[in-house]
Amino acid sequence: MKNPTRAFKDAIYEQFARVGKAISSPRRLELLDLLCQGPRTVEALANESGLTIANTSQHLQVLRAARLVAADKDGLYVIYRLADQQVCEFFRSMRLLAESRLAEVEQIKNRFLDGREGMMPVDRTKLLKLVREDAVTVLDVRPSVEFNAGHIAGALSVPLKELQQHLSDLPRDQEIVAYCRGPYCVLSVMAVEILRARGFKAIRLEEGIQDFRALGFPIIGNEEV
Amino acid sequence: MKNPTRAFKDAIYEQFARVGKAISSPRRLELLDLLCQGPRTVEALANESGLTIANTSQHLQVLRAARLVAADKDGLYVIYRLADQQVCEFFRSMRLLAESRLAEVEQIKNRFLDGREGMMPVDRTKLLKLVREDAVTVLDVRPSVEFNAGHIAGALSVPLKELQQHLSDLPRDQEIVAYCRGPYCVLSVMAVEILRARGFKAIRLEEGIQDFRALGFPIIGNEEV
DNA sequence: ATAGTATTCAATTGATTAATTGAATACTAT
DNA sequence: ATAGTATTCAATTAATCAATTGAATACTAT
Repeated sequence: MKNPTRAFKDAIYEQFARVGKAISSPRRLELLDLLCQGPRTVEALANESGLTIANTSQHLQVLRAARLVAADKDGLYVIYRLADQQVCEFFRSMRLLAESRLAEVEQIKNRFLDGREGMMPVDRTKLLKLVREDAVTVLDVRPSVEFNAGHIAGALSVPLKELQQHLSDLPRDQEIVAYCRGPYCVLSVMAVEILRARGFKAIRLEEGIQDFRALGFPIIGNEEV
Repeated sequence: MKNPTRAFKDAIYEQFARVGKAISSPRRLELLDLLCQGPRTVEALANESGLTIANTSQHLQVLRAARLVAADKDGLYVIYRLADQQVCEFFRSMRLLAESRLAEVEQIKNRFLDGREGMMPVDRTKLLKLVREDAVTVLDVRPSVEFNAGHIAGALSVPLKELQQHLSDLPRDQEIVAYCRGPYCVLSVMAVEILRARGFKAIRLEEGIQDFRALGFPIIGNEEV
């Protein structure tokens, strides 16, 4: 017969484990990461993550059961969003912990990205300072739906897919800093490669919108998750 | 044939999921919570958590594989500790998220603790101020090994098991504030009940040592996890 | 060398989880 | 009312996970 204190603790940790179980799947982590950039339909999430629509829906049900995401109906479409900004912050703290504790993270990054011109070393502190001071042109190369959800104040939206068409809009006499979803998104790597090939002075910042938010940058957008 | 970007993302989220899998078990969460209070042997962890020694060891192997805990040999004994202070912070952010997102947490707390005299409502902000100003007697009622690992500067160590023997040491003219491992530990609930039954002016603070650390209280001890 | 103690390992069993597939449901346009 | 589209549900299968049990390993005291 379990004593009441033991029963209490078992019940409490069972609840905490609901959060752990929700993020124990790489698939659900990717869905959360995408939702950190802004709300999305099931179909859009399936496309971005490479999952089937049914599988995506099932993982979203798990995240919803753990109360990490919420859903709204918009006609035929269901729009999923993070339940709270705190979920983004938690995701970010999990990522930072994984980065600092698991050497494999850096190894994988190096294996897939090392040597790419968009990845050359930058003076991150100086670059962040230049961004804060509006001393550079800041490009957000994510899809515009993510830009609209939230972006650095002053950033221009030039989704990677539209970059070729917008080259003439960009300054050649000022440094261009491109960002996307975060350190493990290659949109800005590719953008910088394209820009540099065309003679622009372009550099990548690996921070994503949630990192900028945590660093105190003013974020503008229609989604206060 | 998976494209390289897809393979990269799959590999990265697989790494992140290692953290999620590690904390998907209520048993491992309790072990982490205990280790947040200070290093412990397998046997001590098994005793506190109600698990068998073999089961405890297996869960510790999982946590070690995720690089969240580290082990040192001390003769016959293996001492487990958290691998980094950041693991504590992550654990705490998971707990705060669960508290804010899962109504069941509050419900369980109420079901097991509601009505107990050690749980009466307190003006938490005022109490924290009084603690900070040394205007109250602060009791740490955890086992002394946990007190030694880290405690609020100025706190007295009176483990619950030894409280009866130390009553004569305690002031009757000053308010006594007792704390233990955190909101889901009942050591301080019981301590306050005993103290009040003996005429002391005692109140419980539900914060644990990691909450105090996050709130900026000076922490003294021999364990800088 | 041996007995005792602490811890880990390995195999087994039962439970849980993830992906797939096809059906069901909900909504819209006609 | 019907067809099309988006999403969810349910059943199935395979993989993973958790607890148990007994054996193995590591260390200490004698």
